[in-house]
Amino acid sequence: MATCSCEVKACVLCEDRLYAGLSKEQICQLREHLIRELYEPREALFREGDPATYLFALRHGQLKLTSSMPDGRQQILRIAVAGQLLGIETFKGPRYPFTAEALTDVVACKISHDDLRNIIESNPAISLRVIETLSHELDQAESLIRDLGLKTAPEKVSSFVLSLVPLGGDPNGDLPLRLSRREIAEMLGLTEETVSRVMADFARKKLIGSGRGFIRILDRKRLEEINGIDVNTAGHPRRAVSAKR
Amino acid sequence: MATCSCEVKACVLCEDRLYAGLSKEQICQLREHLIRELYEPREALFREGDPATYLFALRHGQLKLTSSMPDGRQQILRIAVAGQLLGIETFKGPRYPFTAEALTDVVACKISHDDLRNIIESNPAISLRVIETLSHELDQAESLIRDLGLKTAPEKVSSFVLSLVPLGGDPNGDLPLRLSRREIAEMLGLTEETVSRVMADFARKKLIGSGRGFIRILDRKRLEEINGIDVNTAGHPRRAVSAKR
DNA sequence: ACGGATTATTGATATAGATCAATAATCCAT
DNA sequence: ATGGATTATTGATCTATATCAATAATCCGT
Repeated sequence: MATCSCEVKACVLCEDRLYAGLSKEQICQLREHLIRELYEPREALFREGDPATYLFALRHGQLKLTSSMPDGRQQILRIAVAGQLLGIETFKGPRYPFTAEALTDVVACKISHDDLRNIIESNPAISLRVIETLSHELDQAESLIRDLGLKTAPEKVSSFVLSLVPLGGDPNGDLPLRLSRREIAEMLGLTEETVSRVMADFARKKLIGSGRGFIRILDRKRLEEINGIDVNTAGHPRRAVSAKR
Repeated sequence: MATCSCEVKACVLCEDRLYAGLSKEQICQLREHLIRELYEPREALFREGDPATYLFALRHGQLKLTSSMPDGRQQILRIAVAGQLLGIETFKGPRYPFTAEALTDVVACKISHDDLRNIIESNPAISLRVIETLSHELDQAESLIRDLGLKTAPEKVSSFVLSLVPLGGDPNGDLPLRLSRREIAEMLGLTEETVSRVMADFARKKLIGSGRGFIRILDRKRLEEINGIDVNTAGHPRRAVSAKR
């Protein structure tokens, strides 16, 4: 991990357009509170239970946020992508409630709670962006709750695959997320064997193409039918589905 | 449901202390955007898929937020209590992603997105409160993800019971939440029969006292052991637990 | 207080997905 | 390229929890 000077650009707290209404002094004040850091794949920004001294704004790359049971069972709570905030759950709490681990090369800005508080109080445009980011993260979390609480294994997997599309990349090309079978399982509350079986079945039926490291959607319509709820209208009921749970 | 004039008090957007730094004009401006409404138990504030015109700040009472599959399977995403915001997930989206239904008599203030945006931009104290509320809701959502994704039925039930304590009321008295067995099941991704069996078992072992409509914690320490993760240190690993998933 | 309706309990059985196990594919360092 | 390590696939079996079913308890309106 290397610390470097902050080229203010493209993160929630430091996007160019936010500077429009600010004086030079304000911009400098903002910058000096941001510490830009680089992480390699598999490196942790922080671990579950660590004292929560900073929070992070993710500028480049992808992270997985995980929580573990003492016996080793692990749950991925969320995949974080550029633009999102990390650890704001600790705005009042003293410890990080999850581990944040880089999936790719990552650039993140870190900032203390007090500094963020000051920035928010002095910059309404930033606080609005923080609120938008947080509400999107809440929406993401609630989608995962739906998947975990009431879906079968095939429904979970199709929901997962469809949820990758908004992460960017050509919708008909390979999806831009490299998770192992084990990690997909840890996200969906399944085992890696079950994920493997379901994906093999989907591949046999030509719904997806998949190999280690890539997934491609071949038949989005049928995946949406299996999923039962349209991923993007998040919960807006559309059609009947045969499933018993 | 009855609409009435807004006696500004005790909700996220209108708590007294927020007025400290505001002029008379600002207070009036804030008030005129808030529409205070009353709801009875079982009444819906809005339904999944409805156009999201307003968001809500809950002043009194409890709500359940639910999402359904077309075949009727239902998931409780979150129990909302006084002070929380509802529907801010739709800050950008056009439709409510869940149904909000009163569990008790409820008082809520509703406000349009645009009005909220204006209030946030003109009042940093309020935006800070909104951010704190949202980050707490995100924390709640992530706890439920943990419960759903990696816990067994007894672990889920003990986590649920322990999570009721912060909702207030005497910790050694009856817990202040009346959910049916079916609703507890819809929250934990179980069936009502399984919830009933687990709770009967806990009662036999003197861990809880329960009947229709009330739950009382009798042996918090053992419940925490079964739960595996301390509810309040949310994920801070503490002791080994025997569980296979 | 009564009776129908709702909700909870308890028991018997079925099953989706976990676990255990072996093999196959792919990665990566030398 | 080669070989050991990691990750994915596939098969056989097991089990936690769902499903099906029958009471039992409690609620609520008259």
